[in-house]
Amino acid sequence: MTTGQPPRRRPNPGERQRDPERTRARILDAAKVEFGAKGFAGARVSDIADRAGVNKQLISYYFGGKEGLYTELNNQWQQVSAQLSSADQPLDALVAGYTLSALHDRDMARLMVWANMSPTDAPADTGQEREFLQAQVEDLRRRQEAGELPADLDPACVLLALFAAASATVTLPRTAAAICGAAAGSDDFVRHYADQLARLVRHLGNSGADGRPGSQRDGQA
Amino acid sequence: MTTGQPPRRRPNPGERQRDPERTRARILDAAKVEFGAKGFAGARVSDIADRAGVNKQLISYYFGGKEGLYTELNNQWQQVSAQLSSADQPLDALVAGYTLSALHDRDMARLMVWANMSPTDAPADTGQEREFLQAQVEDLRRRQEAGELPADLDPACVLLALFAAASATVTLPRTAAAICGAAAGSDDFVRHYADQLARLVRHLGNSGADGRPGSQRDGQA
DNA sequence: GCAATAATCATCCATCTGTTTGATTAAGGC
DNA sequence: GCCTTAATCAAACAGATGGATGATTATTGC
Repeated sequence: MTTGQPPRRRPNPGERQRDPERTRARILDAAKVEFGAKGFAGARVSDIADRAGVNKQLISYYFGGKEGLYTELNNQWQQVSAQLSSADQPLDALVAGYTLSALHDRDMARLMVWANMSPTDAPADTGQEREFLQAQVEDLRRRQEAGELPADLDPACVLLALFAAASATVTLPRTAAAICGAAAGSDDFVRHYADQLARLVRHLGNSGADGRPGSQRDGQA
Repeated sequence: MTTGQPPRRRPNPGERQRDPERTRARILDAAKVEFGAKGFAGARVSDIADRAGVNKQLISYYFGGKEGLYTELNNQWQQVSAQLSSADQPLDALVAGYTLSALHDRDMARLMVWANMSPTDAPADTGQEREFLQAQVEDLRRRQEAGELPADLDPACVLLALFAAASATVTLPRTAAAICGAAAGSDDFVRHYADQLARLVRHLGNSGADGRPGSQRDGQA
C-alpha cells in the first residue's frame, strides 16, 4: 500500500469541509439519481451515500432514513410540479413544458413515474395536483364547447392521453429507443418530441372544425 | 392451538395432489401479480410463494430462482406482444387493442412497464418488437404521404405518443385517477379510454386535409 | 485560545431475503 | 406390492441491507 490513508478531501480555500447545506444537497441529488434509476425498492442507501461521497449514516442523520429521504424528494417534486402547473398557458405549451421538464431534471421525472406506479407510498395526493388537473379538464371542456375540440371526445381522456404522451420518453425509454433510434434519450430528441406534441395538440384543436357531429356521446357502458 | 397440523390440502377427487404443470402455472400467475404490483426489486419470493400456495423453494426448483422466474414472465410477454403486433390492422384498432391488453392481463401490462423502465434486465429486445415498431413507423409515413396525417408531424413521434397514451392507465394510474376519478382503474373505464384513443387517432387522420403545409420540417436542432 | 456543539465517520447489529440442503412422500412402472 | 423417481416441504444458511452506536473532529461563539 503506497497510500496509508485515503487523502482526506482537502477543502479548497474558502470552502468549508463541513457544510450541512452542501451535504444535504449532495445527498438529495444522489438520491434523486438512484431512486430515479431503480425506484425506491431497487435503490440502495449505500449507493446513494457513495454517490454523494458521504458516509451513509448521514442519511439517517439528515433525513431519518431511506424512507424519509424518499419522502423529501417527493415533496421537492410537488413544488416543481406546482410551478409547472401554476402558469395558465395554452394546452400545447403546457404539454410541451411538461415534456421538457424531463430535460431539466430527468431523474426527478423518472422518480415521479416510479411513485405513480408504486402502490405503497404517498398516502394521498395533497389534492393540489388533482385540483389542477381537473381544472384543466374543465378548461378543455370549455374549448370543446367553443368548437376547438371534436365533440365526440371526452376531455378527461384527451388530457390523460396527452400527459401520458408527454411522459413517453420517461415511462417507455426502451420503446422510445425502438421507435426513434438510440438517440431517443438525448436532449435534442426530447426537444424535438416536445415540439411535435405541441403541434399534435394544435392539430387536434384545428380538427374541431371538420369533426363530424356524429354521435355526440357514444362509447362507454 | 386447536389444530395441531394445518390440514394438508385435501385433493378433490380426481385431482392429483402433486401436479408440476399446475404448480408451475400457479407460481407464474402469482409472480405476475407480485412483479406487476411491485416490480422486480420490490417483489418478494416469499410473497409469490405464499400467493401461489406453495413452498418457496419450488421457485428455485422450477425456475432456478427469482431472476429465472422473472425472465420466464418476460418471455411470456414477448409472445403476447407478438400476437398483438402480428395482425396488421388499421392504426386506430392497433392503439385501441394495445390499450385493451391492459384489460385482459393488467398485471402483465404493468410488468412490461416496469421492465421498460428498469435499466438492468433484458439484455436487448430480440429486435422482433423493434422491427414491428419501425414497420409501423413506415406505415404511418406512407399514410402521411397519402395525406392522412398532417405533413409537419414526425411519424415516429406520433407513434411513440400513441403508444404512451395507450399505456396511460398502466403507467400513470394515479394521474389517471386524479383526472378521471376513482373509476379510472375499472374495466369499463379502460374500454371507454380505448374507444376514445381510437377516435383521437381517427381525428388525427382526418385533420390531414386541413393541415397547413407550413414549414415541412421545422423544430429540432 | 477554549469549550460546546454540530457534523462526520467507522463499526457493529438485527433483520430480511434468496438460495441451499436434506428429509419426506406421492406417482408411476414393473 | 415394492422401488425408483420426481415433487414438495421445513429448516438452515449466507449475504445483503438499513439503521444504531459511539467516537472523532471541524466549526463557532465567547
